[in-house]
Amino acid sequence: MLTIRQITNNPQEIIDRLKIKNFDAKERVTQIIEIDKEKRNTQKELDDLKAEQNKIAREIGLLFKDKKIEEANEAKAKAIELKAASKNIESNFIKLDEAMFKLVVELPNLPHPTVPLGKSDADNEKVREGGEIPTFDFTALPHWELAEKYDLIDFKLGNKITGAGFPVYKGKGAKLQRALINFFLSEGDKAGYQEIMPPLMVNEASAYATGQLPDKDGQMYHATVDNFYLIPTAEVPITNIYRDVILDEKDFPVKMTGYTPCFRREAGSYGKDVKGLNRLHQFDKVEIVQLQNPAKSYETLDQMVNYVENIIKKLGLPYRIVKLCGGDLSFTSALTFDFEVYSAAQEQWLEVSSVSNFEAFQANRLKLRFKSKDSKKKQLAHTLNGSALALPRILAALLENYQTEDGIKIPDVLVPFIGFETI
RNA sequence: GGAAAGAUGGCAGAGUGGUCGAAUGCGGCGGUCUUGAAAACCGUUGAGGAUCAAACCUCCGGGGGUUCGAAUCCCUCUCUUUCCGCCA
Repeated sequence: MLTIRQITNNPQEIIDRLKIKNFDAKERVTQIIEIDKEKRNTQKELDDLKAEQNKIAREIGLLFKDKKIEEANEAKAKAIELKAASKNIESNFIKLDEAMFKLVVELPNLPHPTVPLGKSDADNEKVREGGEIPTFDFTALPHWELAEKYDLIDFKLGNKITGAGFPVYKGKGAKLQRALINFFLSEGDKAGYQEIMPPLMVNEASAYATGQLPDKDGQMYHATVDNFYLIPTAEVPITNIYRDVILDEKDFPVKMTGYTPCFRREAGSYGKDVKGLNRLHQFDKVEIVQLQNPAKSYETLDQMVNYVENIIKKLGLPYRIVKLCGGDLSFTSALTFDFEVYSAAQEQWLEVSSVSNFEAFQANRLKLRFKSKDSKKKQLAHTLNGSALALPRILAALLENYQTEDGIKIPDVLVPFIGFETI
């Protein structure tokens, strides 16, 4: 959520920058400025009235002590009058406040100045690529056929137990999942990220604080009896550790990582994108999260991009990194780098990681602040996160790229975690 | 699931209707003393809003109510602890 001050201080800049996200903010910003003015006036009026009431209440106390009952009763009458007046103003104030929140909460984050113009993923800017796309002298199979051939993943069984998008990993398939999780977590550990094992369900306040609500309502599984949401990413519970927290400047950077299953309803998805492991309702992911001083957050974003790149390199997968254009950038993000790996039998690039700087957008809702020695005022921190990495598409690419006619080779770096060399 | 007790500032812990935004202790910060440190002593130390600044307003788990006035009384929700029941 943008701060009101951000908007009122520089309305034209907000409008211009949101255009890059293909968001027309003009009307909304104008309304916000108007309501803000009205709200301030109302608040002043209300505060003054309350001050008077407080004063009278104090006087009444003293009058009673002095046994001046008559005078006290007169004052009481006046206080009742004032109270009625302030009730009206207060209800008006609440209305304004609610209207304001509604307007502000639906404004996306401002894109970073370096975000390229564009409407869709076709306009994303390639940053760099690496690895080599394998060639086969036999007919390469897509991962869903490999999964069946070697009995690694049973999609049909998942359909039976739960429904589409809930695959069952079996035998070496399950072991491969476990090895990948361990590998990712141990990389995080080496890079100084504290490992977190968070709850897989969150309450409404948490879902709001990281911006899933109200924007992505309907995309999360909702346990209505207790009003809990199944997490769509570990970002939600891990970032919420720092909801309503005031850090000290010297605590930065806070680095956390965590493995969790992720649950997404993916309402509206269809077609070839959902084939096999490409899009699931439940999948595993290791997430990295950092909280940083605003002055250093873009430096940190670069570090996180390098970190993810390094993991993909270790797995020997062909990859490319793209900087998302304005139109492809998420609601909450200021700057995002996506990682895609090439899945050699599908002949398709698959998105496996998204590394973003949210600047103060999440922190504002989280009320995550820090105090610094140069300023008395508490400032909002910056939050960043990235997948490092999401498993299913990595698994798809590994199976497809490492296949031979006799089996599937395990990448060297995973062998210590899995205990065998081929499938 | 049933019963009881409780939720107060970074922590501990007073406060049961009237200068209480809140005693006290610990911790933090600044200072005196010291070569330095410790101890001792002095001062300072919650968050948000409004303002050039102040006066001022809001916040004692969340929400609602009673009252001229609520941390204090009532209702409700959430959470914690203990006991019982159930159970990996």
